[in-house]
Amino acid sequence: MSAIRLLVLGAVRMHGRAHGYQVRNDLEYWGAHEWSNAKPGSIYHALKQMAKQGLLHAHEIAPSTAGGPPRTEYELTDAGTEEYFTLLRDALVTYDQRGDVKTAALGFMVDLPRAEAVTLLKERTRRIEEWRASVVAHYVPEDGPERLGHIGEIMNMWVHTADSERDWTSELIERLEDGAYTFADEGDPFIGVLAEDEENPYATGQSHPGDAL
Amino acid sequence: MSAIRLLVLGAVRMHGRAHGYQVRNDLEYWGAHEWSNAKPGSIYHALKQMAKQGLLHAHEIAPSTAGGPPRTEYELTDAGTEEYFTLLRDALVTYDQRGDVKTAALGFMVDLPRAEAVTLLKERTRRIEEWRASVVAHYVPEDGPERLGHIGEIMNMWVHTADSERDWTSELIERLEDGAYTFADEGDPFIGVLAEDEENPYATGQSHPGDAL
DNA sequence: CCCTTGCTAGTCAAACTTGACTACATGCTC
DNA sequence: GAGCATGTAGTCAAGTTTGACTAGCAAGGG
Repeated sequence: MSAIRLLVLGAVRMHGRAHGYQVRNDLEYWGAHEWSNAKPGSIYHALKQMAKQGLLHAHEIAPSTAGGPPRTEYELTDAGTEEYFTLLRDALVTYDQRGDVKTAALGFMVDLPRAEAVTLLKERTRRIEEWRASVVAHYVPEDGPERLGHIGEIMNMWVHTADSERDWTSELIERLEDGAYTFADEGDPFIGVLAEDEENPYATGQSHPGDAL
Repeated sequence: MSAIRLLVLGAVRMHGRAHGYQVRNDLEYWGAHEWSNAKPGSIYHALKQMAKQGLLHAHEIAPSTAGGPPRTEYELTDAGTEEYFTLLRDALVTYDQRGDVKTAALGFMVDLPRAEAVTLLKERTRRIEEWRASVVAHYVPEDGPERLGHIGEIMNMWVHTADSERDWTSELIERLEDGAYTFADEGDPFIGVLAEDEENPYATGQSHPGDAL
């Protein structure tokens, strides 16, 4: 699964109530069109689909205040909130070597209580190690790794990647245990969306980090 | 883009001529259904699509020799061979943080002359560094990184990932420069497909590395 | 006053992906 | 020798993703 549902739910949730263009703008502000599949079509599709599935409630709204076609505003239902946290927990715990889900999850992790975030990240490191062990166990033939030829480089790369990510995750856990950042159970959250009238400093047309991801 | 076209072209090319089920079996042998989107539907779709686009030539063939419906055999056209090498070179050079394309490219890199593979990988490290620099430049605001709150962890992770991958790529380049493996210009290639009557040691039903990727 | 540019908000067709399903043949068991 | 699992080869509908496109309105220039 891609990160699109998590991103869209997270963006709508930050606003309380948001229309598609607002979500699209937030995701652009986050650079998400660069490091995930957050293109307009995917965003609007996800909104409609999740509305159909009862995760979002759609309010039909009069013509926009600023030109363009009429717009629909969305709001998370209870089921939507539940789905959001399910996706978020899952994204924090799962090792899947695809950057988008993990990146989105980092952006939203402060929606959880600090202790839970730490627990999930520890589980993540455990799973990375488990995965690493299974690569080593399965893909090294009995008669020695030479038998694999250059294919052995693939396992080599996987192991290297897994180790790097485990190390980084461990360091993050340490920072969190030392009290870094403000979590859901600790007061004023960090604001990561654009206000209704705020200009987007990363408006389309320039290149950002994440380019060529 | 996903790795499916590269994988399918590479598999057909190794056989010279292959039908869909054979390709599907090879990809399973490589574990590709675990670390990429190489599911039956995608494979057959890619074959048909690339045949329509003139990258593959489709031979209509009589009923199979071993039960099941009649099958179609495919062969790379000149355009298909060109496309294969374009995709391969591109995959070796591009830093995109998605494991599947890179993994496929490693598996096929020996189809190039050694010197070219090394050159492409060096370009890869250059691009990784370039990307890293752009992340640092764009996402650290003037008034210090603290302003980013926990969002700064995302840049932190990207930089960490990029560094890890650059290091690994450099080590690979060294191994290749020391003469590791056998490349296209150096005689007998490593055989990575199943022969017509060979059994698949990784037949479906067991778990392999790449599980839960 | 007209015309281009740009922003707002979204739609659409085409391509791709997923997972379940079909149909035929062989071998094995009871 | 009837049924049943297994292997062969592939299809299909539903869902997702992509990139290009539409259409309304406002601001500004000449």
